Amino acid sequence: MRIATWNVNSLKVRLPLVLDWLGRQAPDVMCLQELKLEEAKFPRAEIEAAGYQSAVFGQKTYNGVAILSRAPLAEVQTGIPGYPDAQSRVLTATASQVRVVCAYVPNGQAVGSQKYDYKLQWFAAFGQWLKQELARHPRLAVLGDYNVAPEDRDVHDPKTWEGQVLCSGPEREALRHLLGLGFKDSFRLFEQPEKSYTWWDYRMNAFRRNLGLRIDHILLSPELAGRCSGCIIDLEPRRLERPSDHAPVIAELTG
DNA sequence: ATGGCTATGTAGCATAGA
Repeated sequence: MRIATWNVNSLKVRLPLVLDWLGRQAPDVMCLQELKLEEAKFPRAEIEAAGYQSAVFGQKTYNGVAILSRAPLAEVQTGIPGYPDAQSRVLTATASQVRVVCAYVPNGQAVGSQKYDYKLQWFAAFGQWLKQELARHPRLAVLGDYNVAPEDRDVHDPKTWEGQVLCSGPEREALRHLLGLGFKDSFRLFEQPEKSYTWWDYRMNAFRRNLGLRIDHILLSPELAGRCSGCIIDLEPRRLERPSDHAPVIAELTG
């Protein structure tokens, strides 16, 4: 079973790239973030023609997440239960006996800002809920844009980014808390190239110079981590015309 | 030198992303 995540930064603009990518990589489950469209404008017919069912939690202009799956999707749930949130950031569904969470963690804008406070509060609610989900679903995968670079090796220039949003201590602590619940960062289960990133600023030729951050992750419950045979970042779509600023991440599960 | 680029909403620029 191949599961993947990709922040597409507008599904309307990126649909051709997404369809092309689905055709070439053929994931069983694909989590998308930053759709930037309402459910009524979701391109369901095109996605279906590519062989995928979809669950959608949309929003006009900002946020919006979706789960695509070759197998039927069951028990679809939107948001974090018990945490009212006007922003569409979390979507959960079961596909082939695996509970899949698609998450778009708040960006946080700047350390100390209101949006940063929202990010940390959001993370706390997310962690509380995931602890319960983990108890209910031994086969649990949490994929998405976490907007946190876990360690300095996930940052092209740790000195410049030290203490900045996406790299600050409290954000890293919030992500580490999820790992403390038992989740594994699937990417780090394997030997990886140095300077592996999933996001590069559109400006300053950042991608060509590989000035990036690794902020998109696939976290796996202990049982799924034991079944994980590989995890890679696919740089190819970032090289294309009109790319998303994020690259997709893919994990392979056996059994 | 605090910009740079992209997308959205909306008709000029403002907001947001990371």
